[in-house]
Amino acid sequence: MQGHFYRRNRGSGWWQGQFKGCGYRFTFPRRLILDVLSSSSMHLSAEDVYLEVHKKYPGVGLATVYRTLELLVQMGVVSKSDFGDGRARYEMNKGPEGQRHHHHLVCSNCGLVIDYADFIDEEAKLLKKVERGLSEKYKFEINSHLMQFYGLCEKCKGKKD
Amino acid sequence: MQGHFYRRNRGSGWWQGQFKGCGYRFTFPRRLILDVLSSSSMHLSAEDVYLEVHKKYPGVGLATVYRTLELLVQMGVVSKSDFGDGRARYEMNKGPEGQRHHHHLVCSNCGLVIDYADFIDEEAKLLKKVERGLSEKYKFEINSHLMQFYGLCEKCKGKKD
DNA sequence: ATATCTGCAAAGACTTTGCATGAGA
DNA sequence: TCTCATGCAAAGTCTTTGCAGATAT
Repeated sequence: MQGHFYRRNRGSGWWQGQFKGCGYRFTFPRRLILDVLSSSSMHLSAEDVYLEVHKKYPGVGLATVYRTLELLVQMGVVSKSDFGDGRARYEMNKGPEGQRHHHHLVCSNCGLVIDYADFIDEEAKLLKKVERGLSEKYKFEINSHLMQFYGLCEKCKGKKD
Repeated sequence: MQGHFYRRNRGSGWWQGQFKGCGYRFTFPRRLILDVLSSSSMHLSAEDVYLEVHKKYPGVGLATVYRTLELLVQMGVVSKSDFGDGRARYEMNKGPEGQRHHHHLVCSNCGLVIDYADFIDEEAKLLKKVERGLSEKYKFEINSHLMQFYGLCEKCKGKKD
């Protein structure tokens, strides 16, 4: 690195285990990125994460954020979605506290995204059933899913169009 | 246009009606693009569509393809999805023959995408139910949805990883 | 007739990559 | 110590936009 000195990373615990388990190192920038993702309930773009991390520690570069996010997606820790605005969104999928999966409601007009988990229980049953059927028929091993509804939010519904 | 002369478009029928109904014109490039989308059962990227259209009629530009696809998405005729390879995919959603909606099964390893419609009936019931609940609770007017399962296809499942 | 569309090329936006150097175990 | 990870900046990709001139109705 060119002139950046991180304080030694002696973080430990759950995350370090996750990384080590996957054969990766739990570095300081990675820890910062996880902190940002953990403490936000929003759907962050790579740049959002970068700006946030940058606020706390300006030494971290955007490329590292992209690389780390990709890594986390592969590890299944973070899920990546696309709400149609041309940039990927990332959000924590699981953490020390367990899963926090939810689905999305996207306004096609203003881009508002609402997370909901209220109907997950009802959906879960069917999803599991469908997953079983699909796995069998297509010999697929299903690990995750993405479910989004598109439409108009309360505000946009008003203003016709 | 700079030096391109299309043959006059006297196409008519269902599509023309769809366009006129939305206040748009049914032009020759648009017809070509629809032809390509209709005759392919694949998930085409904008460039795929462009290349195909270009084969039949080199005068059509890529920008027009993008503009038309976006228009079709807005009209609800085409659906746009993202399988994680950084480019948008388009596929016909409805046509003169009616709806042909389906969901996706995406291999996270090799990128294979399988369409399935087998379980749609079962899913439809729950989706409708969830839609009603969501509409009510969040005052959303739901128009469409996207549902994708991610995992490993038969081939990739074999080679561990 | 005229508001809408189009091709071309250039600009924009997001993401990835190469390389020398620093850090984790 | 010996890989793996990072910052910076440059390059890559996909997509959008401006504009003069063609087109649908």
